Amino acid sequence: MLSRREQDTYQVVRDFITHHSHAPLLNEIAAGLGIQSKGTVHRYVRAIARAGLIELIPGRHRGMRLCHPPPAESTSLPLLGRIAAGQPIEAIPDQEEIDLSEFFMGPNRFVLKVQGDSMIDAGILDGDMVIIKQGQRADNGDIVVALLDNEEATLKYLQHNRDDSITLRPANTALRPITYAASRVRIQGIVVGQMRSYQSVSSR
Amino acid sequence: MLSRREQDTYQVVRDFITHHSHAPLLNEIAAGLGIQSKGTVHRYVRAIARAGLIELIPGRHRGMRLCHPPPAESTSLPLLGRIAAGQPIEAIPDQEEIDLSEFFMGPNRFVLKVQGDSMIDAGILDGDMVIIKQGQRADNGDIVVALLDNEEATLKYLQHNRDDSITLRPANTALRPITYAASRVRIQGIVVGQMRSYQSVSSR
DNA sequence: TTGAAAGTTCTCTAAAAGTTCTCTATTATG
DNA sequence: CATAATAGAGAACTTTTAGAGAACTTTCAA
Repeated sequence: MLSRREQDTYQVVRDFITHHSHAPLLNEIAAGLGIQSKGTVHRYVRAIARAGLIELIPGRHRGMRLCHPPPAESTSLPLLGRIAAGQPIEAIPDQEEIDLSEFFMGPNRFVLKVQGDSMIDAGILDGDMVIIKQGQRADNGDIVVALLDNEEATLKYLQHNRDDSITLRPANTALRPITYAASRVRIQGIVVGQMRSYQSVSSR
Repeated sequence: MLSRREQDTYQVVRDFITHHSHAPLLNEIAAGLGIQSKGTVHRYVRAIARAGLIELIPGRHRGMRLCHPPPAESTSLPLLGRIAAGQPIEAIPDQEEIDLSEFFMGPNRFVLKVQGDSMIDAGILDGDMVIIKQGQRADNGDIVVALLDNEEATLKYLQHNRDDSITLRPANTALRPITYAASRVRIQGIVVGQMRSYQSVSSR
């Protein structure tokens, strides 16, 4: 556990290395911390080394290396802006970040891999992953996982009709909506997210 | 068994750690509890430690650790199976898990929010997020972020032609592919992922 | 080779934080 | 009503943290 100034020191060292691509002198660290004593800096540096964050090469000038710590599995990416055909990328101020777990995670969720093109016009293609939130409650227009006669599962737009029947509507002009008695349909969950990877296995 | 104020103290400590990612000083706990005496706080803290909820490092400033740290925000969801219209969900054996960060994360990536329907037939709709891997290299058929004349940015299928020109092909039958001299087109990155959230603001 | 600059090891100081007390209320509880 | 448990204040003390700087050794480049 590093003290406040030790953490400051670690930050200064890292900043320095990223900017200069070599390690700082003790005096340079001291300047970065706004203090005078290189003896004090040396004490901090040794504490950081003991914590395993850097490696020291004793005696040498600039004798330290970063021990790349566990690459803290981050889950957010910068949201750079909006892209619309025919316009420059509209930058979003304040360097927004988008967090994948916030985007998709939640209780009682699971993922299904989609096979087939029945929802293609809703932008859900063969091979896509859909994130499902478990639950029976769904509103008209939600995309749901519906179980028919406790046998067939299907991914469709949901529509409750006035006569208590249920229409499952595919998003594919080649397929037709079908209406069922409510008793035959069990909603297993609603689609809360969708994702697709374009990374081919070959190209890493 | 903790008394009321001891439980309060535990809560204050946990809140502090989640917000600051380091432990509080006794005085900071006291402020959180609305009391003055750090001696009293110390008594509470020791009681919490005796109950096994925190670990104390005697003497040290901020010398305490949670024994049951909050389960680090997981980023994986169970992949239950494949869903194809008209068939039962095909269960995947071995309870596979899909990790969002593995799916999307990587170096030099960023996110853009798509505006417009130019890639609608590729399942990329207005409002979707696309994950871009920065880089000039792209193969035919990749979806790329292309900068035209250093001005317009656009999301299109890429096609290198034999005569060294470049065709950018939208995925929308209402739009036509356009061919440019290679010098006018700069590839800024290729689409490696796409995601969409169906969670309306209202229904959480 | 040599000397300035850099690293290392100390000791010292002061402020801040942790630790241990005692004292005083207040509130349950048998 | 006596007693114990809870809650808080605060004094006194110890230890850690933060920094300065001297003295010494080593590195490194001219």
